[in-house]
Amino acid sequence: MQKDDTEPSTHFIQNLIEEDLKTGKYEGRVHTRFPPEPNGYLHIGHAKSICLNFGLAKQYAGKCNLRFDDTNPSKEEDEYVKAIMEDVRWLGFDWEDRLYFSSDNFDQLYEYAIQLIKKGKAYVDELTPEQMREYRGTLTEPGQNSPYRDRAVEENLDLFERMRAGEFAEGERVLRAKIDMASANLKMRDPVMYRVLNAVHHRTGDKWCIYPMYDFTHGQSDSLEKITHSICTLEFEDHRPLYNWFLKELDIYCPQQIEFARLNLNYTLLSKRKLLQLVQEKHVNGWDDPRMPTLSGMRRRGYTPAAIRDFCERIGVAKSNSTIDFALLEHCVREDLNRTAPRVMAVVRPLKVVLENYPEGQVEELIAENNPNDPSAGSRKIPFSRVLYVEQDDFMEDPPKKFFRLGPGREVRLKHAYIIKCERVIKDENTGEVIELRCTYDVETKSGSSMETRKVKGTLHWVSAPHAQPAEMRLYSHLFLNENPADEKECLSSGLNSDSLEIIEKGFIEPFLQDAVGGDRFQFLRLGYFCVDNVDSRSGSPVFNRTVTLRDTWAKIAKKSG
RNA sequence: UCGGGUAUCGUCUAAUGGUAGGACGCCAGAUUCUGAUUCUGGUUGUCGAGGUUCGAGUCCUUGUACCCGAGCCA
Repeated sequence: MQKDDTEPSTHFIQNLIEEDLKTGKYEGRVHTRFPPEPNGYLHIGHAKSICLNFGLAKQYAGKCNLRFDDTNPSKEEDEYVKAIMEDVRWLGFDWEDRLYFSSDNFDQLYEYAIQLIKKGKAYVDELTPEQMREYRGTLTEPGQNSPYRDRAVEENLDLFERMRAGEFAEGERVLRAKIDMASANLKMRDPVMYRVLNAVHHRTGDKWCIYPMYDFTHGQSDSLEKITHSICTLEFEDHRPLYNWFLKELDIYCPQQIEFARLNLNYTLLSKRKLLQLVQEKHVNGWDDPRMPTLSGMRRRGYTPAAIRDFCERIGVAKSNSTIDFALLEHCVREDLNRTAPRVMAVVRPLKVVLENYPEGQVEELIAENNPNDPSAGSRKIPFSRVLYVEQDDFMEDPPKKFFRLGPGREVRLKHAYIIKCERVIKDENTGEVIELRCTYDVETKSGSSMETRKVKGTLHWVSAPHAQPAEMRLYSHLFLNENPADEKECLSSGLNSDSLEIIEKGFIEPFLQDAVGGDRFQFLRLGYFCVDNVDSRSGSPVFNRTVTLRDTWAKIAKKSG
């Protein structure tokens, strides 16, 4: 149905919130939270959740907390906490003074557990993990009660206190909720609330040797923070009745949980576990490898926060599982970078060109606009001389008709400079490889001059050989060959694209670029968008990461005609 | 097989009983000193079968497919 106005449509969570606002369900409050576990780096899938939670808060004049769900000391590290905070900020969001840790609630959670024991709603079990699995039943068969299920309250209290005191080894005792071993929802079959873990916690140190389970923590943490809309992914749908059970038995504030489908992206792995594996097995160079879908990797690759936010906006929010086309992400960066990135010239695979009729030793300074779509971006000077480099791909010895570039006897314009004509081709005597083009230039065709009369079909980028600076360039493409790498039965590495990183050790850049610093973004004319690497660049010798290529119609044509 | 979810262009996503719309992709054309950008136009869809209704993507019945769930992970 087309609306008369161009009012953007709302997704189901916005609809729910607006309904709540209308009925005054939470006194008009909207309070969300982004609750990562600090056991890995944030990726583009988390960006969806961050944009959703912080975005909703902003849209409805509410608040959004950052909370670390750190209930498993054996997997969590401070390094991740720092990285996550940096990534959320980089994405453009601010939790102000609302930084929380579930571990800050450990004392309160312990009290909650005691309350449930006293109500006869929790008990200490001593079934082994294997036994517990057997007692749990299956998807189609009910479970059986543990023989320890009906201990007296006093005994449970005593045992739980002794768990806390460190009297039991890991696995010997757990605290379980007493709910219903026959429930069709397995999450309700007396779930574990506390387990013994002799691990040092990144925040509480060795204060505890028992730790609450996520399921006994998350809902209460939301409750304590007075979250109104607790947004999470689909797989937690089955947990909702359990959270509500805890909250009800504890008689505390109850937020509303809403589940949405997590992001899937083709050619991309979005599982922290598998990303960790890529890092550990050294298939990539760390969490911030520019091929990684992590926010730190994408940042290093040259993606902008605005592009990622725009992407998250465009993919929508729904409950059906779906896979977004990577092309949409690329569209979003290109759109942002097209607006903002200065145009410069660089050659990736140099082919020497000598202009035979250009005076030896002469150098001209040409004026080049920095962004044709944005006059306010200004212009710069680029040197032009008798010897140049152009792109190897821009020459063909026996070109098809539609090839608008250089070939024997053909003419092209050099961007911001002159029209040149290819007169002779020089080849390596042994290999037959084309190593140099001898050309002539037409002095009357200088860009911007009034003499400019002729037009040619093709325009090439170039650099002046004596002025060019060598620079390392890294050309990235998909890490995986398979559209859905998660399907890969074999180990991760079997689906890896061996060409996902091509290192150009010696490309050439125009002089202007040698002072570029880490994080600077440019459009290399006709090649793509590049970002100066933050890690490996040194003063005066920047390393360039290719963020994304330009759309390439010629590549399509060339591919089609074989 | 039990419980919980989900099905709309190639891919996402709108339409809350009243003309199935948008975005990306793709195709064609215009402009272009980037085969970029920009601009025009085009392409294609309601999971199946019944039913209710003047009218169904939407309601009812029924079937099918897919996802999640048996960690002392989150």
